[in-house]
Amino acid sequence: MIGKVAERREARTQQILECAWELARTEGVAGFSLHALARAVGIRQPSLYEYFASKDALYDAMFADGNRRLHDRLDAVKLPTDPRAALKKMLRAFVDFALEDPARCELIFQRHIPGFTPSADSYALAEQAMVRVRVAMQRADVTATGDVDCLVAITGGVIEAQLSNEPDTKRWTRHLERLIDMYLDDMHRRSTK
Amino acid sequence: MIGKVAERREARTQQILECAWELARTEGVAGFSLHALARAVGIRQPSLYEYFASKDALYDAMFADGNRRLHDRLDAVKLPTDPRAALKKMLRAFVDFALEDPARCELIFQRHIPGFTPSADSYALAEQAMVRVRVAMQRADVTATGDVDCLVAITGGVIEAQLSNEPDTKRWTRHLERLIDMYLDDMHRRSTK
DNA sequence: GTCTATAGTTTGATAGAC
DNA sequence: GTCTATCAAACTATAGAC
Repeated sequence: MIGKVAERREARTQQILECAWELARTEGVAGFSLHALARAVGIRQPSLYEYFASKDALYDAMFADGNRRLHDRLDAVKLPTDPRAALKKMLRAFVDFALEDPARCELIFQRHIPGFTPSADSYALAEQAMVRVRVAMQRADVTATGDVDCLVAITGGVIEAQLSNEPDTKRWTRHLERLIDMYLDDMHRRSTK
Repeated sequence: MIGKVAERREARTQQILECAWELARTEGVAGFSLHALARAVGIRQPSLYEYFASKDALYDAMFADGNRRLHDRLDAVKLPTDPRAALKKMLRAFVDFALEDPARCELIFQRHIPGFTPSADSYALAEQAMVRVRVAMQRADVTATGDVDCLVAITGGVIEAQLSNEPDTKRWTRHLERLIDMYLDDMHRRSTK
């Protein structure tokens, strides 16, 4: 029975995080206030400090939460044996995750919230999440920095264009697999020449 | 002599704009205050209201200023007669302009300042600036929406990756011309097949 | 056109009763 | 653990003297 208290505390913490994400979606990551957050949770603003020591601590928890979700998502991807197909599926999962929640994207990828810098622990989570992508690239013979960088740019470019123009369509994302194929083909063409 | 007053007023306005850009660079576009801006200009904060009716009006002036500069820059590009080379030069100019000032980039491209939306006039300037890019694409036979979109994504991806990782190197931008060539080659390969 | 003074909010954070 | 009450600071914007 000793876990009952900790359990409720954990539930409350999660509830606050969920409300924070929701507010971030509507008011912007840097735009929501702790007063509004407390109101959404159904408690008073000072009570938040029972769970988070500061607004930065809350941002850090959100950053960690987002990256944990990214990790879980990428981890759950069933990869085909063909390395190229596997890479495409991995990057597709990444794009889907990013487009799912622009606010989350802003916090964990673009990350230009006024004074916020993720803690070392949270940052480690972010790097851990990206390991899956790196491995998928390696298996598809994408090892040179320049090639990794280009695929990163292409994937990021598709996400950014989609997000900042027509978040609800597939106008840009539909090109993802073709662009990856195109790059990989070109890469091999160069290596065998 | 009737222009003397207006002249000084214009100079002051420009000075404020320049200081605003400088502050945006150091403190973030959404991060600087009108007090800090006034201090940088060498006047008191309420005096700013002689030149801009509100902070949003200031943002709008910055937005217009940035796009006017983009227009001038793209307009000044001496284009080679070869359409493909011309397109590459145009997109290179665009990337250079974007990387020159991340704060400007944030305001006029990414544009997620809390409550700011550019006025119709300023937005028209933004569209006008992009006409040069569109024309260069058309001349290089990039007319299909999907192809335009892909080049936009690639260019934007290069900029974004460079900006959010190593703003001072050429790690990503050095691939720009090759990526464009790769896409155009693939485009033609598809059309003749 | 610039100033002083200040209104009027909003914000993140703390003190202390219960 | 939640509350009321409040602080201290920052901000945008306005009023009115000069």
